[in-house]
Amino acid sequence: MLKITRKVEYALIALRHLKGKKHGELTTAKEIAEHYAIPQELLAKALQQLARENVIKAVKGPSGGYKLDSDPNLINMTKFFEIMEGPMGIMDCYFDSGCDQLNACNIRTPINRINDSIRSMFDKMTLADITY
Amino acid sequence: MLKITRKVEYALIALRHLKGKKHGELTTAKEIAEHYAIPQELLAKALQQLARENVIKAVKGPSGGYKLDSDPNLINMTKFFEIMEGPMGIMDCYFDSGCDQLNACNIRTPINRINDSIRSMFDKMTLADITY
DNA sequence: CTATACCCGACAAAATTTGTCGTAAATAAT
DNA sequence: ATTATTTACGACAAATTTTGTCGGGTATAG
Repeated sequence: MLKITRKVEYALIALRHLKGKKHGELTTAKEIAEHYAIPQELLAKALQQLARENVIKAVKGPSGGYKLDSDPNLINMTKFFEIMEGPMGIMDCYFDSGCDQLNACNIRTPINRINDSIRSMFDKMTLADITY
Repeated sequence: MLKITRKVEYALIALRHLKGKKHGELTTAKEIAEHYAIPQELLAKALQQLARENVIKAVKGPSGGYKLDSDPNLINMTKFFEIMEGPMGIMDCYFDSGCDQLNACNIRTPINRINDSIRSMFDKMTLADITY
């Protein structure tokens, strides 16, 4: 219930770690995984997703690694969560239309209001706030 | 990710339904389940939890059923969610102490800030707002 | 060339959620 | 009293989602 997943958790840990490095310095997935004792492969996937969306920059080869690519002030949490996990809503009907409620659903409107509240809260919160 | 469960969904549907009834009128779990085409047994469990916590009142026997017991204005969403699912936090470490991060976790503080934001948002929102 | 590091899809294991079943207890009506 | 109806509740099974692993690939520094 209203939990974030490990992948998101690992992504946050990694971003926070990268933010502590000198500007431009590269850090490997291995280093982060070992430092925080988290599964390297799973962390790697989180990092790959972030790299695909240009939140971080990946450099291949020996002495390669990751570094921040975007200004964390410019990425809000809604965007971050959606990069990591796709559309964010407390119920799928916020996005899907495939709801087979024959009798009209009596909670769609209130559900949408909760969703909007959560989204607007995360819209105002940036990665910089979270990884200060 | 940040999803509510079916049980919570069913509870909301039921509460919204009960709110539409005349003051004191009883409604059976069966009636609600059939009306919205949801599994009766699962709905029943949600209703039982709400009854245990005196959000609704259960009356046994033929011509029994459920009715509202508390003023929905007095029950905020944090309480409601916690009745239905236990402690609410986007990560377990908000409550558990059993986190085996040897190296100090670098995101506990920001995670707690997100939690507090979500909680304070739900503290201000009542069941009445949701089932208007 | 080789070792290192990112990339990525497919799969397996584990955990959680969702749904079902059997049984019990209360009570209204006959 | 008996029966029918309704809530109460634990145990279990099925389905889904999350979490973790594996086996390959590509790029590149030395």
